[in-house]
Amino acid sequence: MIRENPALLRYLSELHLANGPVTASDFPPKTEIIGQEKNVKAAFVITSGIAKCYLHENNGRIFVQEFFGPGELFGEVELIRQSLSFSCIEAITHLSAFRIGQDDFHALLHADSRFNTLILQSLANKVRYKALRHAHNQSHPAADNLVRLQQTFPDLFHTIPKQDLADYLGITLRSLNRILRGTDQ
Amino acid sequence: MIRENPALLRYLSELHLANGPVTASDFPPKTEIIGQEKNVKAAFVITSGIAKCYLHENNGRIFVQEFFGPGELFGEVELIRQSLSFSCIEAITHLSAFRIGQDDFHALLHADSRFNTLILQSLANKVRYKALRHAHNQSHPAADNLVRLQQTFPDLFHTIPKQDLADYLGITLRSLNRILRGTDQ
DNA sequence: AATAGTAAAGGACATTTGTCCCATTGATGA
DNA sequence: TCATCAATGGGACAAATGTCCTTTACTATT
Repeated sequence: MIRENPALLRYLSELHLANGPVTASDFPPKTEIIGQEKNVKAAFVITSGIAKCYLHENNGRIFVQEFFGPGELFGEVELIRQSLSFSCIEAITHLSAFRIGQDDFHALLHADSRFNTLILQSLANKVRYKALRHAHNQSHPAADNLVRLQQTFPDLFHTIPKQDLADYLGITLRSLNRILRGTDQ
Repeated sequence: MIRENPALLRYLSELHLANGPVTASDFPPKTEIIGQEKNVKAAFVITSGIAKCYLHENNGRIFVQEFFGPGELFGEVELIRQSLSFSCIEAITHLSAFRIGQDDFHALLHADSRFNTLILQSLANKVRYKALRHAHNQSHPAADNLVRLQQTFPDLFHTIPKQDLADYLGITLRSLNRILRGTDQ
């Protein structure tokens, strides 16, 4: 599913208009915005476009955690943990995002209680959603998972490459094609 | 892996000793401490014992998210989201835990900046760990996942029932037995 | 036009995992 | 002691998925 967070996007827009510590940035398709095992210097909130969040596994496989849409936040986990990134973020379409530098992010967390609450809620939502998605993915055949994904995003096949979809479902491209052939999409 | 959080456990112990809004509670094995789709009235931090956190899927399957050990926090996602529980928590061994009521939890979040930081870190850790685990689980054969689990908890088979291990790995009990037979454990 | 690169589709076969069943063991209560 | 139930172990076959390889189509570049 494309993850979104309208409440956070609204608040960041307010901060930006009020000359808060928020800058607008742009990325062309396929830009790697955060690389795996790298230092993270800022958090981002998407204003438009779609990105993928994925992990390289040690056996060469790639697993897509989520597709991120407007309002989705990334980089915050690394800033809070003060650790290297554990995943890659890459633009799929053209991407616009608000950027909050490391120090500003921590300052907001401590000084701005509304921001603090929005981040807590964003993290809690991520924990919950990851739990539901992992459980569903492991407990159902890939065909069911694909149907579920497509219900939340009908325009799937025109926006997201097949290889990315397969990596999201945790199957090979060959298996994805087999499923699509069976259900004749 | 058994999830733990020593820093949080330490701080909760301090709060408890200082007569903070923290009470000690005990549960015998197999107690369902939080049920799926129920109201959650408090958060808990385990002081001793092991619990499982799992989800019922609509097709009857069960998926174990994690095994929780000392210091691990649960119930906080529901309190922050102000929503019904999405998972079950059940004691495997005898379990002792600190309990923080809903109102006290929110009061601490706002008034106690150290508590706030510990919760942020706990959530960030959960997001990260779920990402790594999901990616590993989907990208490797079940046998590898089992080996990995056993490395972090050698006493696995004497503490956790096989059915729970299978539900954690996302495979059937039959498949787990097949793997164990192959590697002759 | 020729070439290279990338996404996509699918055949053939191997491997992994699930399903259905039944047997064994150990604990517990009648 | 006997009956019962839960946990465990595994045979036989079906279904799902991976691996390897080939083909086609489209795009971009020279």
